[in-house]
Amino acid sequence: MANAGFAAVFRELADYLELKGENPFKIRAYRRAADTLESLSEDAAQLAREGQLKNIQGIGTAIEEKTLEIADSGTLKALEDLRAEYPPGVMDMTKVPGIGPKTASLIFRELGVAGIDQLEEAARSGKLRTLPGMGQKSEENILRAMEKLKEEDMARIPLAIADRLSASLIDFISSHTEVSEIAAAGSVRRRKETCGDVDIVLGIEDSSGIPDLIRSWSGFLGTCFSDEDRVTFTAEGDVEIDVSIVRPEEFPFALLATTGSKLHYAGLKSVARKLGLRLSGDGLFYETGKKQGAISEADIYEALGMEYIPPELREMTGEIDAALERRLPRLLVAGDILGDLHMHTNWSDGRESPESMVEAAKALGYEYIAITDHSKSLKVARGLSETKHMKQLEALGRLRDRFAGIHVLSGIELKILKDGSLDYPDSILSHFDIVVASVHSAFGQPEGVMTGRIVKAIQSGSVDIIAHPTGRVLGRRLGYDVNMDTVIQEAVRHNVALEINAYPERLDLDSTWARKAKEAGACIVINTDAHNVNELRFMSYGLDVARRAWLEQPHVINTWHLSKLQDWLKRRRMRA
DNA sequence: GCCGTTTTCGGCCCGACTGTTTTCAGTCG
Repeated sequence: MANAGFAAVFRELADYLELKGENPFKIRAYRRAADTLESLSEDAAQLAREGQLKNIQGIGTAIEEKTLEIADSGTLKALEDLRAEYPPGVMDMTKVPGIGPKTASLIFRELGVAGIDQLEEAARSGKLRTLPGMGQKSEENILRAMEKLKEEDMARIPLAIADRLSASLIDFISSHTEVSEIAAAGSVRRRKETCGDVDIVLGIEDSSGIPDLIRSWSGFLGTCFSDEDRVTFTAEGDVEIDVSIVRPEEFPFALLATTGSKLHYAGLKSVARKLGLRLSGDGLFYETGKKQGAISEADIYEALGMEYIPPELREMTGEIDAALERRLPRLLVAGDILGDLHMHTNWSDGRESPESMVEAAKALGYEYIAITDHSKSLKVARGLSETKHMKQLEALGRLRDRFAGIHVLSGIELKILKDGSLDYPDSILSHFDIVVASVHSAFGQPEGVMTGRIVKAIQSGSVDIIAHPTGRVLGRRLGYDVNMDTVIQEAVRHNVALEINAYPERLDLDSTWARKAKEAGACIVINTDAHNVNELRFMSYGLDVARRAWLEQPHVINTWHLSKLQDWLKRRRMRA
């Protein structure tokens, strides 16, 4: 089992122990261990066998033994017992904002309610208010929260998870059989922030062994459907995977069709029709029935008289006309990113020292980074006091002298307080090279209040970047109620950059808002919000969003060289 | 469950907010 698999088991165990009301520190220990295992470069099972795993910070004998048990049996007895005790629907109820583990388990114990639908029924029929500690108001809040959940499809899986599954399956298939070509398609390939399922296209001469091969993959749960040109099945985490099997010469056509989006593909078909051609999943045909060959997708776009359209743009939002007129944007690539302006260290809630973060960023080839630990009021993240922050400034100064080839900006992630005022006065903030501000409390404010609060921070003149502007967390929390059009407008007016937060559970701004922000003339920054050195690699997910948003190099301030970035920061300060 | 040690158990990241109570438990960040 891969390290991510062990991590998933310990996370699930922690979730169940929370339902049971176990010691919170034990629960935290499992979650910390899961994080550690996931970012471990060595094989956890091997280390456990050698008795070395427990030497890692945060992992002791108990977790080493459990890791061995998982490696040997594929599961954990303790977890299986808990799964038998609670139906799966109980955990689902904790997705509803306002319902935590205690309430979910109370509702299950007292009312036998185990699932979102039953929960809604219980709330509507006034049963919830009969429970101790719950009244009419709780019932109304729960119903309102469920309405909001329905607006957004919370069942969709974050891209990072879909990515891991599809990469793992592709690796498995291509290392166990002779394939001509294999690739992820669908929303994974379009790099959509969340995916409904995982699509894979496989080009192969002889497909007879494929269904059996897939059944032997470690992530396989059960088959839904299988014949010679398609296998549909569920994989770990209840994710549906759809493998299309085609002959090698059909591969580019099938890949194009399966990548979609549906609307984009329909648009391509209509372009083909105007040229007297017919485009389908197995080829491009002349009216005479004669087939036009293609060895790649690029050939097909060429045959249709247009530029190659990168998968990220295939959403039918103007890309076809732009490609016909050969005016597609030059999308960002990894090499365009010259720095990362939002990350944490062990001074607040990060795991590693500023030195380690700088070293890792240097290894990524960055020209500069900003260390941005939390300000004092964010106690849960061990926010720094003013005094401590001043000490960190001195430490960063010494660090700057020690590292050649990468510039360390002193920054801060500043909490925007409930009323829109800032956690520190300007007399303190003026000491920092860069100020990243964000909302971390009072998420339930009405739209007008929340918008005014963020706008006030933008207008303060002390803030350079608004981080994760909508506050959403994928699969867990919708964004707060905020008028983003107003925020964008004010950000443009005051020359404050809006962040694309690359953390896989955030991806905030999303691509739709990022594109609107760009079109309004806003500056954008792509940051990882990394809490350890591995998370600096999340930048690629931020790039995906930026590409989907049609962003180009001039729009994104961390593609600028240091001198230009510093000029921008200086000009902002002078105006304030 | 892990850690650190002042070697064998106590501390581990805290505080605001809400809705229910009538002094607090649960949720959230």
